[in-house]
Amino acid sequence: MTIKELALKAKVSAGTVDRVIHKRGGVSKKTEKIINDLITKYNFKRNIAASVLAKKKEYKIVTLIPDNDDVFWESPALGLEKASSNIKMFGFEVINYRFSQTEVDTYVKSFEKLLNEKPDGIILVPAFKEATRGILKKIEEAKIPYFLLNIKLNGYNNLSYIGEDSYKSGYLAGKLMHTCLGEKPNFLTVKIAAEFNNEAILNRVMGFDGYFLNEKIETTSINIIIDSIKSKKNISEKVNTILRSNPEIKGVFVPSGKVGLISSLINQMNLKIIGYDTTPVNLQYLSNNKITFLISQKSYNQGYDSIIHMQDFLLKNVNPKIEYLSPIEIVTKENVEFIRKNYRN
Amino acid sequence: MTIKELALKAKVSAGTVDRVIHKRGGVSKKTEKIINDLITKYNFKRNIAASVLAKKKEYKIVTLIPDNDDVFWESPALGLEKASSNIKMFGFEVINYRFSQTEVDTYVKSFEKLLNEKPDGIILVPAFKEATRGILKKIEEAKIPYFLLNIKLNGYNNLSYIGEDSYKSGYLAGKLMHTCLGEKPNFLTVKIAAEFNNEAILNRVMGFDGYFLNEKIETTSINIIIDSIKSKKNISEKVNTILRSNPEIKGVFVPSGKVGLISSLINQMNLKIIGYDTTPVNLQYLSNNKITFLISQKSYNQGYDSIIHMQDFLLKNVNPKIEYLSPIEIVTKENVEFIRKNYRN
DNA sequence: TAAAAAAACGTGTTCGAACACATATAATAA
DNA sequence: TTATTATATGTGTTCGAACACGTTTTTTTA
Repeated sequence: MTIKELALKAKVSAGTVDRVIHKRGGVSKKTEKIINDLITKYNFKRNIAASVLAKKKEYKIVTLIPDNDDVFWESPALGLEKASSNIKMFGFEVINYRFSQTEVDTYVKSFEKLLNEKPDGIILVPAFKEATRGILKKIEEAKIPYFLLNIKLNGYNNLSYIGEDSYKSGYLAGKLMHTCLGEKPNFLTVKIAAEFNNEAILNRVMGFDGYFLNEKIETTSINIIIDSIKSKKNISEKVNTILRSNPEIKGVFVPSGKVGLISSLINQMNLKIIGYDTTPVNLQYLSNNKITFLISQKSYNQGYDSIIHMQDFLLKNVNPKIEYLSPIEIVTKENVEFIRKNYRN
Repeated sequence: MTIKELALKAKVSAGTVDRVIHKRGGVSKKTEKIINDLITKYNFKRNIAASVLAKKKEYKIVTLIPDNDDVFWESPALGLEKASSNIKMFGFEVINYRFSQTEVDTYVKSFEKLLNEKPDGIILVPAFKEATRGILKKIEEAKIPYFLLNIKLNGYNNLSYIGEDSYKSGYLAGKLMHTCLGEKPNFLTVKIAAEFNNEAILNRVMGFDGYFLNEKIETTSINIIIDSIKSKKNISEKVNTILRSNPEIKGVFVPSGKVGLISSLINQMNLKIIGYDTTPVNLQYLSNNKITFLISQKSYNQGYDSIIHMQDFLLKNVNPKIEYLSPIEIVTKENVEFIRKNYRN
C-alpha cells in the first residue's frame, strides 16, 4: 500500500494524503477522517526508504559524555559509534563531544560548542549538577529534544532517561553475596569518598543493604571509606588491616567500578569480591579469580539505544519511554568473553 | 558522494559506475580500476534508502524452527518476528515455518513447502539428523544460502551457525554451583533420557563436569536419569528418595530447560538448583526462590540476529561469520525482569 | 577493407514519499 | 452579486540507485 494507492481509494490526490499523514493541516475534517480510516483499515505504513530519500533534511544528533579517563565510558562510546554508523543511511550525523569528569570547564565549554552545531537532538550525561542546570535551561529554551544518559535528574523536561536501576543492581549484588557466603554472611563494604556525590553508587549501596533487610538475612558487616584512591599504600593498609583482624569476613562489596583497583590491593585469597563494570582492569582481576562477580549495566547498549531512540523520535515521531533501565548482567570469568563480544558486533 | 558525482570524477556515466559496483561486467579493466580506486578514495557507500527503493526485488527469507510445544522456542520465534518487522521496509518478507520436535514428518513436509516459496535465504534448526541430510542436500543443490540455528552440524556448507557454546555454558553452570556450595561441593545431576540425542545438552554436562576437573575441585556427585517426563510421580519419587538418603547433597544441576518441572517436584528446601532457559515455568520457580540460577543463551537474540545477518548478506553482500555464539546470561530472581524486557523492546 | 559481432559505455524511466507551487472550491466582505 | 480571502485539493519535481534499453567504440571475421 502506497500513498498513491491510498489516495485513489480515498478519491483524493497524493498530496492530501500526505498532508494528513504529516498533520500539515489544510484538509477538511471529512476527508481527513476518510483518509485516517483507510490508514487504519489497511494498516498503512509509509515506505521509510522513500521517505528518507525524499526528505532532504539531514538530522544532527550530538552527544556529550565523559572522556575515556574513566574507562567505563569506552563502552557507551562504542555503542554510540555503532548506532551512529547504522543510522547514517537515514541522513543522520552524530557528533560526539567528551568532557573530563574532573574539570567542569571542559563540560561547559564542550556544551557551548555543541550548541553551535544547531543539533536536532542532544544526548548528554549530566555530570556536574550546578553546571547542568544552566545547560539544560539553554537546551530547553532552544527547544531541542534531549535525553539524559546514565545519571538521572528530576525536575527537567528531558524526553527520556537511559541508564541503570542502581537500587536493583545493588540488590542483585546482595543476592549474589548471600548466595556465595551462605547463611549469616560476613562481609566488608568498601566505599570511596570521592563517589559520595554519585547518586547511582549510593543507590547501589542502599539496594545491597536492602536485600538483606528485605529477605531478613542476618549479617555481620563492616563499612570502610577510602579517602583518596591516589594513595595505594593507604588503601592497602586500611583494607588489609581490617581483613586481618576480622578473619571471619568472607566477602567484599565494592559498589563502583573501582573494584579492580581495590581487589588488586587485597592480599587475602579466597574472598568473594563483588563489584561493578567490565573495565579492563576489572576484567583482569575477574580472570585472576580475584573478583568473583562483576555486575554490568550493559553500558554499550545504553549508548546504542539512546541513539536509536533519538532517531525513532526524530524520524518516525515515536515518543520514547520516560525511562529505559538497562539490563543488569552478571559477569563471571566463565561468561565474560560473551559479554565482551557485544562490544564489537 | 553519490554515484553521479563519482561518475563525474571518473569521467564516465552513472551506468558504468553502477556496473562496477554490482560487478555486472561489461566494463574495461582500465575504467574499472579508476572507479574502484575512487570508491576507495572517497569511501563511497551507496545510499541504502535509494537502493532499496530502486530495487524492486522482494527478498524472501524463510525460517524453519520447532513449534512452541517446547516453550523454549517462543523466544527465538519472537526474535525472528521482531527482526522481520524491522527489515520489512527493505523489501524483505520473512515466512515462518514450524515443526514438531517429535514428528519427523512435520519437519520434512514443512521443508518441502518452504522450498516451494523459492526463498532467497533459509534459516533452519536441523533437528533430525537423518532427515536433515536430505534437506540440506536439496538446499545446496538449489544454491540457496542458509544458516543453521541452535544446532551445530559439521560437514555442510551453511553460511553461518548461530547458537550457544554449550560446553561453555555448562562450564559456567559448574562455576556457579561451586560458588554456591563452597568447597567440596556435593550435588545431584538430573538428566532426561529423551534428551540424550541432544548434543547441546550433552555438551553442557561435559562442560559442567569439565569445570570441576579443570579447576581441580574435589566433588561428590550423583547422576540420575529420568526415563520419561510424563510420569511426575516417578520423577518425584526417584529424585526425592535420593535427596532424602543423601542429605549432604546441597545442589541440583539440570542441564536442560526442564529444570522448572524437576524443581517443582523436589520437596526439599534450601537446595541450590541450577538449570537452563527462561521459560515461563522456569521463571516461576526462579521467583519462588526454588531455582537459584538459570542460564540463558539469549535465544531471542539468536532469532533476531540470524535474520539481520541474512539481510546483510542478501542486501549488502556482507558475508557473515562462520559462527555466532550468543552470550551466556546468568539469570536470578533479582535481574530477571531486565532479561524479560528484552523480549519486547 | 567492409561487414558483423562483441565489448564498452550512455540514457531514461522507475521506485514512493516530501514538499513547493498551482489551482479549485467554499466562505466572507463589499 | 461580485470581489476578496480562506480553505481545500491537485500537480510536478526531487531525492539516489537500479536496470532495461539504446548508442558508440573496438575487435573479429569474411
